[in-house]
Amino acid sequence: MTYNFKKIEEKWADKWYKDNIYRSEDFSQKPKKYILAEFPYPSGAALHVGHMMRYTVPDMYSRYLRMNGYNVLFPMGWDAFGLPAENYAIKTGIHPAETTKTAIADMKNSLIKMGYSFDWQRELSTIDPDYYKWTQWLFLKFYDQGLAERKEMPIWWCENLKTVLSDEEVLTDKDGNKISERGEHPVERKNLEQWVLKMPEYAEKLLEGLNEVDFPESIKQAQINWIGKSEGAEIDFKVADTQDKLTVFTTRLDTIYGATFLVISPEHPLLEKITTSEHLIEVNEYKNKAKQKSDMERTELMKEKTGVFTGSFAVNPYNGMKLPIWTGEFVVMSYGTGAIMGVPAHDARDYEFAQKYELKIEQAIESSEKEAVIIPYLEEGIVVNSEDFSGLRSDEARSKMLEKAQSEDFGRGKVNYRLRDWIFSRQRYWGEPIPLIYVEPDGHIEKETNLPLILPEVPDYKPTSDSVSPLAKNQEWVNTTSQNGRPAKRETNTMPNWAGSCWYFMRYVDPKNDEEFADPEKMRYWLPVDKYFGGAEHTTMHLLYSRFWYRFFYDLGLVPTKEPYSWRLNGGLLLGPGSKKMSKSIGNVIDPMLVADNYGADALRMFISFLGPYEDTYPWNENGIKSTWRLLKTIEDLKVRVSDDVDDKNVEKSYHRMVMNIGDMLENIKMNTAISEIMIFVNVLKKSGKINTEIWKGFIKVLAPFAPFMAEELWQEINEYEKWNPTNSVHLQSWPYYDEKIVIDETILIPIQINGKVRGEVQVSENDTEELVKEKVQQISRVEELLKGRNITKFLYIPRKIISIVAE
RNA sequence: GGGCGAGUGGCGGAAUGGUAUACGCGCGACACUUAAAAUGUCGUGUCCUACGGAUAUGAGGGUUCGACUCCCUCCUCGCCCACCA
Repeated sequence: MTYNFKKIEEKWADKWYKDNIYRSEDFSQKPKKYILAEFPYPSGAALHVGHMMRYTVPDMYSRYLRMNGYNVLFPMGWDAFGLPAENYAIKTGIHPAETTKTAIADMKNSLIKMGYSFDWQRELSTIDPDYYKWTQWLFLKFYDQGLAERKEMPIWWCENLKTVLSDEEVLTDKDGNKISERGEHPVERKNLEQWVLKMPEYAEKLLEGLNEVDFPESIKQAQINWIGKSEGAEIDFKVADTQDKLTVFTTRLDTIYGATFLVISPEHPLLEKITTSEHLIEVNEYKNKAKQKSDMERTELMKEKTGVFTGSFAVNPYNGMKLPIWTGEFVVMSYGTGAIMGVPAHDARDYEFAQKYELKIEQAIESSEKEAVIIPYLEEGIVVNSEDFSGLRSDEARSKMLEKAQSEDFGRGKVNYRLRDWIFSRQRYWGEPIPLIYVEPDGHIEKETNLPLILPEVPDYKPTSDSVSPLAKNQEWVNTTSQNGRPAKRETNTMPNWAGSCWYFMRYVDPKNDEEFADPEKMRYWLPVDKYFGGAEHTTMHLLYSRFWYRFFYDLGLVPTKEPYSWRLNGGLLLGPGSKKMSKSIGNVIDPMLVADNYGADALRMFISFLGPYEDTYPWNENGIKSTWRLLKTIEDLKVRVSDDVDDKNVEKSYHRMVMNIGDMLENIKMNTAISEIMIFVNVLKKSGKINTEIWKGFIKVLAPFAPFMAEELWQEINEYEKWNPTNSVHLQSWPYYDEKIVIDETILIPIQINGKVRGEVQVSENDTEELVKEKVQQISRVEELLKGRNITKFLYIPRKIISIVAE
């Protein structure tokens, strides 16, 4: 018999879609579960087989929950603004509105073909004006609260993409080069005025929020590191013989008596002022050289530290010591105050610098163990050579020293974050227009009140080199009037491609609402997201950005909870043949639709989830899919053996065990072992004769989340339904029961260990006493033989597990 | 340099204190076939004197009747961050 998956898969995909059998119901009496998988961005590239793994596992889980009586929200949509789509449009010369439309239709088709149980009534697209109306509206909330601002600052510019990028969108490649996350193009620093969202103001709340969510430790740590909280103090050093002061940030205030020099960044605003005339040439030369170097060169690993003396001195406010002020490019303006105190005795980098330029090294900390220390000594310990502070532990010294700084007004406690303002404007066409206008003549900013502010259809949407948005060319659109009828110009930058995805999970709750971004009651019912599946690459981007938005909305009373996602799992990658990342240039991209054509969507679904845990990375292997294809064919062949009057205790027991185990594994998102349980049960069926109808029906229901098409076909057949009726779909049936009593044997074979080695087995019953078991064990001839002439010092019987004998 | 994670057959992996290697791939033998494919059956960590035994989860040590699992030291790999003061 051949397994004609094509016919059945097309038939059922069509029927399920038309009747939208997976719809979720607002305010249902059933308990809710919100299962979310990151939505794709429809550019020119079709979904590849890696996407399918990321959707298949959540789909199986959603199906399982639905069969267990939950009201499941499992939605899908399109993250359609942004660079990939726009670049594809530029490449093909077709307008992005057109290319995304085609791509969406294409992707949707693929997802339906794969049998994913999305509630398509809630489909949304970030480029739909009814959607981005609210993206703009929510942005204006940030503006109202002073969290969206125009700022001039050094930021990342990508010449290839012709736009600025946020810190999160810039990655470091293997050679230490800074590259764009999209397209991996080189990026450079530029001083530009841009819209930013002041995310650092939420640093503390974003950290706290991690305590109440169930994320893997690796994700929490990655976000914690990215936020980069560091507690310390800012100390003002007077520049000797002037009114100027230099402020340094330090986390080791306890070492300040060991400071022997100061280093400021070459970009420091005071550098020019404090440089003395005899050092001016040297400093300027150094400064210019630093300027020309790319960021990569400046931050190259293990690079030797360089610097030049400015000729000025700073006064240590604690002991009045005069410290030479240097400038050095290893001090960056973008962190702390752009100035550091050099404590060579207790900092490895300062030590290296002091060695090189023969600066003084003075010890201020000694080991609390009273042992000799090797300089540089980086640990905390006991403060020495520090006047009144000597003898204190490092932590005590820090608080006492800080008290002094505060009371004498030369310093203050300070918490620094690595997290930067989120650069929120892009010089690109394909994004949400920022709904703000500059009113003439003074250019003051007003909000656009008439939302959505539609992205105009322009013929020339190509990016320009002069860091101006292509929208600026469209004078008709740019020129507008203020609320008072005064002439005004629109902001022409657009939002970054992350904007739409910051709140899409809120919109799924109420996707058609045109009064509000979502009904608060519906949000209270559905939110937070119970399980969020996505990609590791979004840990410090989308996942952090959307937590930030949501937390801000919580503070405004717009959303019901502090955190948007209660649980998160990052999916791994599916590598192409040859264990390389699938890419068009290598030519190892596996097209899932082609695979589905050859083996069926069911076989593909089962294979990619059988590979191993969701979060791991695997190479594609063509032979693997043949195995799940074979499995499905075997299952289909078994149906002729189904009969009403069969009673096979062995099969029954395997069946109950399978139902129990698979339920357990699905709850723990372990699809790979769940599928192996199916294989084990099918192997049992293969070896037995006729199959009891009720067991067969139960098995089909268990199969349903994994191979939804075949399960539906078999279900309709065994129940002899002549006409399709959605309520009869196997996917709307309830998960089968299992009887634990049948699973657990009354008598079981348990191993016997002698001195830690397994030497035999014994049949014991549930109610056997330890005495009886001991007797039984000693009657086994092999055991008897091994124990002959030896003294049993210990006899251990762990019911259901093992017997352990220790003999001398 | 810091953080997180991982190291188990030829390969993907299973087992979170109780018979290590489930399940699958691959490989081998046999059956069916003119033959091949497909399918089926059996076998498949390594070593040995082989119906038995020894040995094995990156290396070494510890805790335990018993350790892939817990603890300590080290090695290797992956991911994230990084002249961050």
